[in-house]
Amino acid sequence: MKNTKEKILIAASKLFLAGGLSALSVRAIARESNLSTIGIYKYFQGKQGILDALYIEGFERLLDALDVPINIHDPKGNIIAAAKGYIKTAFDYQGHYRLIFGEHVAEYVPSAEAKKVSEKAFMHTTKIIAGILPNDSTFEQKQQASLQIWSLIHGYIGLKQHAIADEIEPNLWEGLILAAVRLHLDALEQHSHT
Amino acid sequence: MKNTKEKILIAASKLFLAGGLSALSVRAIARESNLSTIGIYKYFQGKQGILDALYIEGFERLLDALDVPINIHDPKGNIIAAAKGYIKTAFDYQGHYRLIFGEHVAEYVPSAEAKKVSEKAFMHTTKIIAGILPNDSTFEQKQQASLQIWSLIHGYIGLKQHAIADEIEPNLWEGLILAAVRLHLDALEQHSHT
DNA sequence: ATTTAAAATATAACACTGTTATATTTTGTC
DNA sequence: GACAAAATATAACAGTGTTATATTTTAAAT
Repeated sequence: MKNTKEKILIAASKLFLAGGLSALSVRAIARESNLSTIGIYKYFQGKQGILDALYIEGFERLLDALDVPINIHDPKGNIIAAAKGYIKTAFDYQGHYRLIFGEHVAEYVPSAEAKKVSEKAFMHTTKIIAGILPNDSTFEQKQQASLQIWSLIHGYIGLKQHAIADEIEPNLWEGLILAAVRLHLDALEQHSHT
Repeated sequence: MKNTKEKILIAASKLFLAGGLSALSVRAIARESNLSTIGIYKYFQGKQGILDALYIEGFERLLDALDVPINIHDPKGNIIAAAKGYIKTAFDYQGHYRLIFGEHVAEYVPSAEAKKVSEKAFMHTTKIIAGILPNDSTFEQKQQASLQIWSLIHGYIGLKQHAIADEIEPNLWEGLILAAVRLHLDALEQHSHT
């Protein structure tokens, strides 16, 4: 027995997965859920709330992907496994990924709750990356290393959706990203032990 | 004596620089240029054409930034100089950068002409990066190296606009990006000479 | 069970969007 | 000056997110 809020969110998720943001008008959501648009305002405070729910939904998927089993003898393998999951999720849930990292279409401003999930992801990646750094590394050093790897992956994902991506075979991207990540991890490891 | 097309483009650029995409309705452009909206359709085939012109405008600024003087004795310096220019332009022209690399808001699809400018940039970065690779590197190897550096920078720029960016001082970003780029260049150089 | 009030929901209306249709003005040619 | 073509203004259309108003449903009180 689904209540109205759930019905609306299920309808929104379905539309979003199938057609991205442009499929997500309040009337489309209303039609898909066999309700009128008013519930969107009552339960989600408007369309921003719908986008927020989808943002959080997408980020939680990313977090799940980052939640790899930790093998303390193979820190690099942990990072690579997390990267693989992240990349796969980003590609499988493009709409969500774009919502999270796109430039806030239609003036969507993430809520405090949405930001909290972001911070959680950064903490998590920082922890995983710490595995290749010396034990006495500062939190800031760990954070910077994490940001470097994250930027590298995120940059590739962003460029994959760009016009220049036409010049590279679609099935090659994961391999290319992981190669670049491995190279950078080597460099980070080497650099931090000198 | 500006003709109608120029008037419209000047008005659009002004609005875009000041207020980004949300400031760029066809009626706002009409008001700013003291014309009606019809010229947008006659001269630009609609709003897509306006976005295209701004996309090309932004990309040409990026290209200019990449057009650094080449010192053949300091290939890394060349790359760093180009990276600095790219980063500065991306930060100074955020709206344009978002338009180029954002997920095509309002169903904006770049024209063939816009894509051509993108390819030009990729060729240019590939040429600059070649400076640190062995002379017998294949074009593909050069392209991959270029994509790695571009992804790293692009990723940082993208994450700067994200919620997690709140955790890092705004004026530190350029330094962080350049440090990561240097590290990766070192790694590329070392890796390609083994 | 009935009545009343509160809550939920539907529908209508608003101001905005990009676009096309129609009307009007301007420009160019003879 | 008359006429035609081109340019431009204005009106209208179907869509957007949102709020206002109307209606229905649910819950509480008697």
